Amino acid sequence: MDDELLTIGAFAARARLSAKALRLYDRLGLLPPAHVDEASGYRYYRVGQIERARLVALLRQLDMPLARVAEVVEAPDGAAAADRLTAYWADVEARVAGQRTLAEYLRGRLSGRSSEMYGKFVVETVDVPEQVLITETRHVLAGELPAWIGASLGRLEEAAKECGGITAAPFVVYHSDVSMESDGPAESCVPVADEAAARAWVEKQGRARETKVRVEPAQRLAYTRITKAQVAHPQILAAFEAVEEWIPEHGLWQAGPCREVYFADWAAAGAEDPVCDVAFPVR
Amino acid sequence: MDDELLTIGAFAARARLSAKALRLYDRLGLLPPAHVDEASGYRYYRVGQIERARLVALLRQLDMPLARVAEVVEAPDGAAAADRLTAYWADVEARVAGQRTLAEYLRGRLSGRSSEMYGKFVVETVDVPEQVLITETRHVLAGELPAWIGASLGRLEEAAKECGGITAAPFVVYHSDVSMESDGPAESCVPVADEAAARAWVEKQGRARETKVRVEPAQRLAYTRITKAQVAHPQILAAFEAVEEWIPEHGLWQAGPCREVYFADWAAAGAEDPVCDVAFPVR
DNA sequence: TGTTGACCTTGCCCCTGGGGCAGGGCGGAA
DNA sequence: TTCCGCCCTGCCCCAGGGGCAAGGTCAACA
Repeated sequence: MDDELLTIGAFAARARLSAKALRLYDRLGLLPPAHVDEASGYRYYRVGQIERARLVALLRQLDMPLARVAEVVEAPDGAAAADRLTAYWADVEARVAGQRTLAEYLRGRLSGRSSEMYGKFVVETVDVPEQVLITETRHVLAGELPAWIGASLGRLEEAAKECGGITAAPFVVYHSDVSMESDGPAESCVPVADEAAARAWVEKQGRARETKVRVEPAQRLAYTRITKAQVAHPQILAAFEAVEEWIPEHGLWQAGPCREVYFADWAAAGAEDPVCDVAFPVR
Repeated sequence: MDDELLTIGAFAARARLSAKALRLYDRLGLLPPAHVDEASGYRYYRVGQIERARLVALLRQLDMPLARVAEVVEAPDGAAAADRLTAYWADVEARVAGQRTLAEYLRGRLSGRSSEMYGKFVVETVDVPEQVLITETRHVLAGELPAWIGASLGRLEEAAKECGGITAAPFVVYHSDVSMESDGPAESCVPVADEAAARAWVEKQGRARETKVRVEPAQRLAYTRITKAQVAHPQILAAFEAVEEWIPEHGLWQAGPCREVYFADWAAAGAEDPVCDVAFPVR
């Protein structure tokens, strides 16, 4: 029964796929026909292959890329397949959750609340002296940012104890000139007192974590102070934009990539407590 | 200040877009440069264009197609733009909601609950005599199906009063050989007593709703009975699959497109009451 | 006044997941 | 046998760019 052979058209109808798609899946090794006639090139599928084909079709309905579909259908057992599906779907939900908050933010902005929102940000400047920094740099997606910032600053603050102690507020620099989008490299920085000790510490670490010592020259920052509740995608975009608009209006221009300065104890702060300055170097 | 011109690279950095993307948007008329040097072809953008460019970048972060991005940024005012964004995002949420339930269903199936689930369906056959049907056909997306079925069967049942009355349970036929995916045409059918009256009624309707009269020949159906709770994407897929598997195991083959027969009063039924037969014509 | 290096231009091929069509080969039924 | 319906491969197309090559521009520095 199961070795009854179907032509590609019959199989496509049974599997709810197009013949074109089946040829593609054959070429990719995802769903090879049970038999291919050498003379005519005709593909013949076994009835028993329908189940796998339907699974592929359903996974494609989730917009799962064929490479990940292959991972699912090639899984050694159902549990592993379910795990891979779960992992994929978690990725999707994470992406959509970020997009959802962005969409809500944009909807509010487009509806005309923009001027109102910008009015809420008070921008000031501050002169920052030269600093010795220990830093970690990584490409990190928007969704992983909060977790990475916490972990990375935690590591660096721990290390700072061996480098003469922390001399100013830790901060994170976004080098790709973006606040949240893309995975443009982010650099977490902790100012320390002892440059020589810092270099020794970094040497000891090796290059496993893209750890570096860097001397940031003295500079002026334009910044606005935000609360813990505002330190999140996408509300924080409004803060970045407020500062970026403020800069040219006051005869200055951006002299470097934007940063978030965490001057407060994150764990101890309430949602409405100021914890962070959104800042741009200016001249 | 606002008529300061930026080269494409400077503008790209300020707008958080790639130069390549900016050239594409220029070609599409979505974001034309303020000035193009005729001799060199160099694009120059005004500082004031940054805002629009950033909006485009943020909308693209939502995976909004450029055509819809254009609709948003070309909107006559912020409210209209917000409406279009809201409409787009509602589309996304609807699609994701469907995919989410499908993913949950698949996860359960892959985890090994499949045999358990199939075991729950009792498949039987029934011989159905020739029927005169009044029908409506439409391409309808999975998400709109429940609403359309309700509305369409309601209209047809009303019309059936003028056609000699309803002679058997109304049903919906899925012609594209799918249960839920794609928008393959669905046909809602109500069996009526009086063919001549039915034809007269259809004639009166015109062709506004793809309304037809059709005579379904006598046939045998293989079906399984499901509860109101099971009549939903994607649980119902399991029922379809159970019947499809049963058919060849009993020496039969599918002789037509699948259908859902609604034999109970939908409004009066509880979640665990049987309301629907999932059926395939067989021979 | 060069020269250099950074930046810009167009054009082409690449990706995914197919759709659609052309031109030609097969297969089963009348 | 002939016809019609499948089937084959191969090519071009879509979005939304990335990446690279070959060559033109621009500004600063010697």
